[in-house]
Amino acid sequence: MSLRVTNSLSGERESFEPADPDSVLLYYCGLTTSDPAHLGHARGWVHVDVMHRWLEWLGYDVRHVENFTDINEKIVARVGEAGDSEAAVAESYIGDIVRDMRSLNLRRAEVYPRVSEHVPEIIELTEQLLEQGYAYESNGSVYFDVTAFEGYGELSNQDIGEMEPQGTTEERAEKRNPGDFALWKAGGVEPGEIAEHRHEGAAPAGEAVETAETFDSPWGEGRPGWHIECSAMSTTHLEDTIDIHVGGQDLVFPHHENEIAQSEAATGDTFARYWLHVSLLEAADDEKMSSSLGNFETVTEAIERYGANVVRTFLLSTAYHSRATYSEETVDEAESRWDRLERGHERAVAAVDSVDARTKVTDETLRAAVTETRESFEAAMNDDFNTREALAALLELVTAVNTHVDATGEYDYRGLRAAVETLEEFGGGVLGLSFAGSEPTGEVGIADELVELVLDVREQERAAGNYDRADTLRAELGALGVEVQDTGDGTEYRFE
RNA sequence: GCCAGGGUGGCAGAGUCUGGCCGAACGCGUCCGCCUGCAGAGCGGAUCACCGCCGGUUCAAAUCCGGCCCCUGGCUCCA
Repeated sequence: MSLRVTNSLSGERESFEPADPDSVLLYYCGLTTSDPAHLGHARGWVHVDVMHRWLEWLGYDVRHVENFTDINEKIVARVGEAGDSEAAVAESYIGDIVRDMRSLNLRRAEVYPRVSEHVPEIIELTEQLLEQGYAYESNGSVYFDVTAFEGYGELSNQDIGEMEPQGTTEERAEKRNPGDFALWKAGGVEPGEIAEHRHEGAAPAGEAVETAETFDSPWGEGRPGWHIECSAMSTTHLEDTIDIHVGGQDLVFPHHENEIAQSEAATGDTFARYWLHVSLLEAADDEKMSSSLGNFETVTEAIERYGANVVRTFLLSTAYHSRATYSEETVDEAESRWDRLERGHERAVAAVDSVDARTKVTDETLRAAVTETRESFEAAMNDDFNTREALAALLELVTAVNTHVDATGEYDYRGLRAAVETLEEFGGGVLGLSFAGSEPTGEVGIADELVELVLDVREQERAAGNYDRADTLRAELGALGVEVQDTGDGTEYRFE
């Protein structure tokens, strides 16, 4: 079975075949480093991460590049908050963002290029477009002429004729067509350009814009346009033609449309063979979460509240191309799903490593469930990275494990081992969830010994019929994060 | 207005491309049973969907076709 993906270019699910059968060139439009990352960003990240992991599982060598936009008016607007210059603000947020990425257990990209490091490549590409007649200079700025590129609007189905003129009066005067966009902007940043992005308490706009970076160019001092950076950086670090370009749904127009125009005009080749768009996360009140609305929960806060596994489970509980709703309820549900998965894994590990795991015990139902799970997981992932279905497959295996462990006093060693490996390979390796104990520390904690000591005392109280005291001990352990359960085989506990 | 994506149980959300295994997955919720001193976890069962509306094609439609209604997002800050 092979991978199929929904390609925004055609709007259809197509079978995926990279240009080079052994490797996949993947580019993801990363963040503008002007705010902390929020859950919406995490949604994109986690799905791209799982795509990356699944492509590797399929045997491809994945070359994943993801940029940081560190030259942008919105960053200038934050001067005085997170740093005292555009560069300092960007660096401060890059630091936070990378920390969030690690917390989310994201696999590292091959490289995280920054715009500020790629101005020479941007200028080179702009010059090339000028020479080829796709761009024109106007008062020290350079614009892309959308009428010169035949395929303009194909990704988003926009009609050039329908576009309303945008931008400042000055900018409009400089453009030949309303849809033309800047490749290079003359000068620095004007106070008026950052006005709408400023927070209370930021540095005065006049001072902030003084710190904005400007660069020499053949057209004078200026700053790169937003769209050109991704074209320049993906070509620099990957190839003229890449296999998969992923980005948020909100970037389809104009950003991705413009990337295609710039890159394809310059190289004459297809820019990206498959465009995958991650749908936006919406808050329960039906508003999408975004930096501009300020109604986000940051990644840092979410991880603090729920933990990375719950956040990942939540984000993966909806396929990347479907809308997702963020609310207390949907996160709670994710928490239950993860809990069930984790407990299932724990039980399977405990059973397979127990003295009751036997060579000659065979539970056909369990073994069939493993096979079935492996098949459905693979089918789900190959079906346009359907992570929700993939998760469902793992949860079905958990039921089989629980049934097996509940039903028999002697365990099917081989069956349980296959179950554990499947959970770790798919849930851990592919979905990026971290099962406790899957990485042994080699330490027997004193915590275990203390808990067992308390449980011994509690057992004596129970035997004596002092249930109030026993329950108090259980409650107090619970408050410390130790969950106590009495089962038919005695008392068990786990750290939450 | 133009473009894109949706409308499936109490919630959330797969399935629609490739019509039949959908008597609609997984999970949450509610109820009952087993287990249990109690609780929890687990297991089993039940509850809960005429799949937005109307019409058509077909032996067969959530799935294909036509029309309509409604929702969300994008239309140059956005993942």
